[in-house]
Amino acid sequence: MKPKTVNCTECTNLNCSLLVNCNQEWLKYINEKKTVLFYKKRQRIIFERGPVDGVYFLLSGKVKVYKSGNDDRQQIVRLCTDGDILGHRGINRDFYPISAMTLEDSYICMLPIEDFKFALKSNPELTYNLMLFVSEELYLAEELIKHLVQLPVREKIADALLRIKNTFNPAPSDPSLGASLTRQDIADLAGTTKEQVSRDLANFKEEGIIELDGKEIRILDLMRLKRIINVI
Amino acid sequence: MKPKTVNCTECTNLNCSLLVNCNQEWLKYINEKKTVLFYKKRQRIIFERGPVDGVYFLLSGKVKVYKSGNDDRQQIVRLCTDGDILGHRGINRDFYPISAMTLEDSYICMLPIEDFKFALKSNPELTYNLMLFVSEELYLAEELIKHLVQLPVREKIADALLRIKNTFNPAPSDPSLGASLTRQDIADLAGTTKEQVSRDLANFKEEGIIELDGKEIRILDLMRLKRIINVI
DNA sequence: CGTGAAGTTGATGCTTCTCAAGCGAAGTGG
DNA sequence: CCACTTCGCTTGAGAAGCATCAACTTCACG
Repeated sequence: MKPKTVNCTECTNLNCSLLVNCNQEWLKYINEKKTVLFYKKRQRIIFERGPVDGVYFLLSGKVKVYKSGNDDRQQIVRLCTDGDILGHRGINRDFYPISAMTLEDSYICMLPIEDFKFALKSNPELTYNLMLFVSEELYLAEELIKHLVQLPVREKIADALLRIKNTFNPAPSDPSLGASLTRQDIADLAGTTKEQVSRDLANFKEEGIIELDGKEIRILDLMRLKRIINVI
Repeated sequence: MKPKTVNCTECTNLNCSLLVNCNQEWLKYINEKKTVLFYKKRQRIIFERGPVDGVYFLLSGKVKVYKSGNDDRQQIVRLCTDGDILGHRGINRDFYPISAMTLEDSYICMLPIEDFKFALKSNPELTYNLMLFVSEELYLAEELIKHLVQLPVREKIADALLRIKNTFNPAPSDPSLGASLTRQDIADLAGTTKEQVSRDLANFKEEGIIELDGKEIRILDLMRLKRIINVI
């Protein structure tokens, strides 16, 4: 809950999407314009159809980015962790096309959209890298489309687990997912229902692929999990 | 089948993604580097997992961009028409993540990837606009995700029809879709099977929403079609 | 310790896929 | 020019996968 101040020029977040492409002069500029905000667990950061105010950089924490559909179903389109950029989809839009919510207590740097645009205009290198980043996001989105449409539920849930693991705790040797999501969150990632998630997790456990320990899901056999979704 | 030469500086394709952002000097450069290619109907332009050779600009014609999944199912992620850019996803990749195929005879300008990268590096305005364009594609991809996961098949097919119409013949007063796709193509857009497409098109016809005339689908009641998918 | 949220499990039924058969149009070769 | 093949489309019947609903249990937290 404590407020925090961070100086961009000394920020330890080495994979911050902005820092990588900025020299000291630009970091100073960013530093003056940005604000560090605290969000507690499960707090909304970005509101779909809300006015675009800024671009957010995740200093520390975990965030889900999702779209709301009919009958309060949500589709999670991205998971974010330290250093990730959020809300850049709002550029050139009046309203955000997505929502974002923290999965745990997080510190987030907010840069007003106009300052971000100015930085892009004056810093071609930054623009180029943002373009590459968005291209990569597009690639991932299209992979997701393929999976969500073509895979059976069991495989989509396996895929969801792997995406969680990959984002929050990529180390293959550590069985922990790195974050605790609700069954509904996993369902919203996989495009199914919380009941199906419950059932298939029980199956995975039965097969010795995962371990269920209270809220914690641990991956015991990563290879087997990957083999389940063996897409082409 | 006849070869064609076009001078970029005199190209009439006003919505060409490149022309819009280039001055005469750059157009001359592009013109020297590009090649105009002819592709007949249903010919592959880009091969998924094939090496990235260039960026393509659709001079005239119609193209589907798709991903291949298991058991030869395809998911169409985009439809392209005159002036659209293709293969830009290959930037910074060794292999194309998607395939592209013409839906009818097409003339396509090909620019080697290195020349395109050079143009981007030297022309920040172009990069900025490409970034915006890819952002828009990302937005559409995420909308698609939501639709494909949450909508029933009938609505996904209605959505597919609207996307076809919107790309190839946006004029609301003209009932023609502007392109003739196979039932399988429509299924690959909607994320379902050709049999379901057949059934639901028959229903739409029954309800007086569309008209089936041989291979041609005509939209009689655009409003009603739109109301079917009334997503939030 | 009580209350509400999250998770589990079972029964049921619907949506949608799959398989199969029949049809018509279009293209091919004798 | 006509038989023949092929391909795309349609329609039906059957099966299966998955969502929904409901009841119950467990967990988290004040």
